[in-house]
Amino acid sequence: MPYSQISVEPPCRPLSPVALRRTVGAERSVSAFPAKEILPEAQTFASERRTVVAGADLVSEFDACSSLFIVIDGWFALKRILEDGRQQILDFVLPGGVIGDPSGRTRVMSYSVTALTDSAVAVIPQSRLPELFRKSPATAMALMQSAHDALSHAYDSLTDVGRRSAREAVASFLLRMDRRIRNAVGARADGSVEFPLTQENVGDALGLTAVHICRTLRALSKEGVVTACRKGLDVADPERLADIAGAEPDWDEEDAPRYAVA
Amino acid sequence: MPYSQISVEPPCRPLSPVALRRTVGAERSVSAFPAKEILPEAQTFASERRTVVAGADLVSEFDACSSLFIVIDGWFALKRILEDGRQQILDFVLPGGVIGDPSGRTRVMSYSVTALTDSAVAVIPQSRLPELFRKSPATAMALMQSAHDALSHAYDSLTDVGRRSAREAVASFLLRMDRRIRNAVGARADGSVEFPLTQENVGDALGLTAVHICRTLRALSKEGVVTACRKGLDVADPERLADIAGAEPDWDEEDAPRYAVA
DNA sequence: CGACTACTTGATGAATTTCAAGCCATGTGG
DNA sequence: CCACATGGCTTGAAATTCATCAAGTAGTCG
Repeated sequence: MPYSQISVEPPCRPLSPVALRRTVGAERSVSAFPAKEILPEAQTFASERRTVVAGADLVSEFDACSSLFIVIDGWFALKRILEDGRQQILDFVLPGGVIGDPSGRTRVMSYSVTALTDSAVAVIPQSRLPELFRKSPATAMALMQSAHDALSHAYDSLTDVGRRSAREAVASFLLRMDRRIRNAVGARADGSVEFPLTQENVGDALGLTAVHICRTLRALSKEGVVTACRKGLDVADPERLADIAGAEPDWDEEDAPRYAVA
Repeated sequence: MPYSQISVEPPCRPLSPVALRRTVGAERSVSAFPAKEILPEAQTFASERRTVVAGADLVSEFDACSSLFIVIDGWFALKRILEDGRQQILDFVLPGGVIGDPSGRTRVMSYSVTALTDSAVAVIPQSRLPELFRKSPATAMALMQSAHDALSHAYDSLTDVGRRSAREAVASFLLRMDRRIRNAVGARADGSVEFPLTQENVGDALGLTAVHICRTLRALSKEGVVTACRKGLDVADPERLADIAGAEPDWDEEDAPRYAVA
């Protein structure tokens, strides 16, 4: 049963039929064509391989950039920084992911690309894109799909940030990341996945403060739903996490919904 | 001087050099290749023309969709609806814009596409995409650029929703929309542009309530910066609007920063 | 004229930020 | 091997932004 019927009351607006179906936890946003499969093909067109140490920028906002990058190893964050220091992470890029504009326009970057871990990328000059499109339509198609996946991630984030509470947003975010990480690099022996993000990173992705991420994460882990720190991400109760992400008004645990003192 | 140096104090985190430059009001996100130019070319591959009345869905979330649409006339909103009725508008599509997945995967839609005005679209079956790509590389390129523009819009919105206050977000949003509308359909005789969005639409795009949009809009119009209602959008003071969007700590008007009584 | 939709305004309260402090692990140089 | 710095995490209390609830106005359309 892909989308079970759930009936809830509409506190804000009348519900359209579609609103009654599940919006979180479904497999809609998963790439049917894992980005990592384009690696071997596309690397044929790479001009060089570049390594980036954790914390360094591969490209900075306002730089002109005439390359496309394919992540071989490591994690990146695309982020925008406001004048007063606030920052918004637009997306994370995992191994196999693509960075840059595959439509081939050399343009000023509207975000910086920061390595979260020591990383390596293949560099494809945009000048070789026409050739790539001619010689390997499959790769071209993969690039377009990867661009469309990026759009899906952005829409997912926008929904989390705009219309979900902190608790819901964190749950939804961890669920999405868990899926993406499994797709990109697979799970570890104990079932958990690598997760090199700090609480500040998560906050910057969700438009929340690191302090509030901490409290929310603490609550979720105390309920035995999920644990997430730089050691790794471990979704103990996927069903319940999806429930929370969807919007879960009532509780079957003993804890109160507020952040109780230990 | 494309990006003037501005010095402000860092209330949250130390500033990187890039953070000192302007992030709002720059022309970065404007398509160098206005989407409306792809219309004549692409329509050659259309199988039909479809009209949609205001309020109706062109496609609904969870529908399978095997077409690409090019908007001939009218406005659309891409939106996601949560189980309890909350909704998030992901993007608006103006005349000349493209709706659907140009990578050609027939997939379940992850959002609905609602007409905000009486509208008309050209329908291109995804089955004809391979042919289109072969016969008209220019159109294919335009489709990809339009996809990339959509990503830019999503990233802009994400930054507004995640890291800007309501006041800043509304200012930034109106600035962006003004640019997009001028590009897509041009300005009216008096310098204003058409703007068929309700305050609820704006709220759903920015993750705020219609009530709060009302107050914010009211404040901005009382300051003589901008007026926006369904009659039209009129940016009276673009510079100041950009300042507000960027983050503007102090005031040169007599009004207090709170919503003063009339 | 009544119904409807979009907009307006005020009062109250809740979710989240901000400020402040402290903890724990890890690394590093004397 | 200790002293000390650093980065990431944790917790509390106060302040603020924004949502919610409630009511009312103006314009439009039948």
